[in-house]
Amino acid sequence: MGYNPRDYPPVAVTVDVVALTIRDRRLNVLIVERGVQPYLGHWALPGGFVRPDENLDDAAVRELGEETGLGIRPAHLEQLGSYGTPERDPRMRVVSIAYLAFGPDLPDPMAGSDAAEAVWHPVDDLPPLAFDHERILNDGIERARSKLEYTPLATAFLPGTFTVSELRLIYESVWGTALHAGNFHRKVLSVPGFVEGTGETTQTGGPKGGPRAKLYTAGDAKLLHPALLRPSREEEIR
Amino acid sequence: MGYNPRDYPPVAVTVDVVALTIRDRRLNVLIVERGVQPYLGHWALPGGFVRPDENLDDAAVRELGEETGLGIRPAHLEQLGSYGTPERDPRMRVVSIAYLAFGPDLPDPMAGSDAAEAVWHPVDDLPPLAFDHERILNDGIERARSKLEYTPLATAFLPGTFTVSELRLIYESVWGTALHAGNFHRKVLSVPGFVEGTGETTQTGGPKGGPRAKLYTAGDAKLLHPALLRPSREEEIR
DNA sequence: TGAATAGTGTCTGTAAGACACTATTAG
DNA sequence: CTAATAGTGTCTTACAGACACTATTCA
Repeated sequence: MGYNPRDYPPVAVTVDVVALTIRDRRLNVLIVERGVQPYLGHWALPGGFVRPDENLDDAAVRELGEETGLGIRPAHLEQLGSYGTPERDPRMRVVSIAYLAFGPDLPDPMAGSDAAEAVWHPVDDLPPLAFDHERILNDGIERARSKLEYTPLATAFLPGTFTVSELRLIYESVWGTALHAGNFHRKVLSVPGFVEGTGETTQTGGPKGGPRAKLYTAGDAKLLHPALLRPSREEEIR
Repeated sequence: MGYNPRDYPPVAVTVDVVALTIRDRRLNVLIVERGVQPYLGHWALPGGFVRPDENLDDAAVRELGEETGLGIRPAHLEQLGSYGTPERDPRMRVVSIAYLAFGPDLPDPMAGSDAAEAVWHPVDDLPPLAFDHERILNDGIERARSKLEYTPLATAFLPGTFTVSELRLIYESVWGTALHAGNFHRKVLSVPGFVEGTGETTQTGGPKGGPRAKLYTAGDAKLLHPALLRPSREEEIR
């Protein structure tokens, strides 16, 4: 019956970004210490208001750069979901579009505009987060775990060339499980388009010995077929 | 830099729903003929503005009911994604949260508040849709196809009890491919928690002959393990 | 030299798909 | 009766995981 949005209090739209990387074999997320109210001084996911005439994706990339002072261009960026519970922001009605980003390990970011500090932090040892950001982060981690199964996006956590062992460490860090090195090796090379050999090898063996490893780049596959499934999780099925 | 959203023109948040069902062995989507500007008289997905203090999920359910005059409670409802291109609505900046709904075949809906008419329509034979609703619909269909692979949600298209053949018809309709009846049968029964036998059978055989079929209800599995994968789509992998 | 790692060989159990076949029902 | 459908048996191939093993490099 002629519902007119201008008759109602305004709604704000924000983006929040779950930016993940692997550091020291652990899954890390980028968090910022808020420099403004509300939740001033609390840790939160980087994010902020979408500007007029700005695409949602662009806003996510902009906030990632602004709040961290880094020219971060994540190797992968995808939409995660929308979070719009009426009370999630004490200021006003805020609907947030969450994004999920993967990137290779980067130097520690500096604080940016609205953030007092920005750091990479292991996801299994986090301080409390502002708003509903813990829920968003959990959704992002679960999405990441699932994406590694059926897409080649694990390579987005790595530099341009990498070894199969480095790729395995990504899977082990994100899934939190140890994988059998030999079987993983054969499996990765058998999936068409997952990785492509460069003909090169590492210049040295591992720090504690071992032969030089062949170097690979990401292949052209968009999906892994057959998929690389996580070790069975009976409990999670029902 | 104290960006304040109140300094800028307002943003509106809407929900749009891709409601799918199977009719006569074809995948159908619920569309409405718009009774208001813009796109008056055009076909569109049901949807509308989110109200203050209303959850996004609740808004999706409400719009589904309001615009169709049906007390539709979809058997499954999930968030599909957000669509926020600045020019997608000529009136103002509108960010839409799209939802995906599955339900069993229902009688033809009546028109509701903002819609001149509401109908189920086969997805492969649609009139042009308003806004960016064709893109949203395509994303929804692809999501539905994928969901059938690794979740038991095909049962959401069926009434409380059903036969394995009816379940197979859901897969065939959504995927658009013929499946081998015998192998499908064995596969479905072998996945733990997918379906549960009731001990009953249909009262008659098929309209053109055949024995009575056993009746099943949806099981308690949340994920299919092992998954029921679509016949290989080599082209879609790269 | 010994320890660690890269990469391969082989075997087993499970699952997917092709195909054949029996049993039951409608017309 | 015939045609259609429900459901099962069986065979082949592919693949995941377990395990063993060789080769290469660092300390």
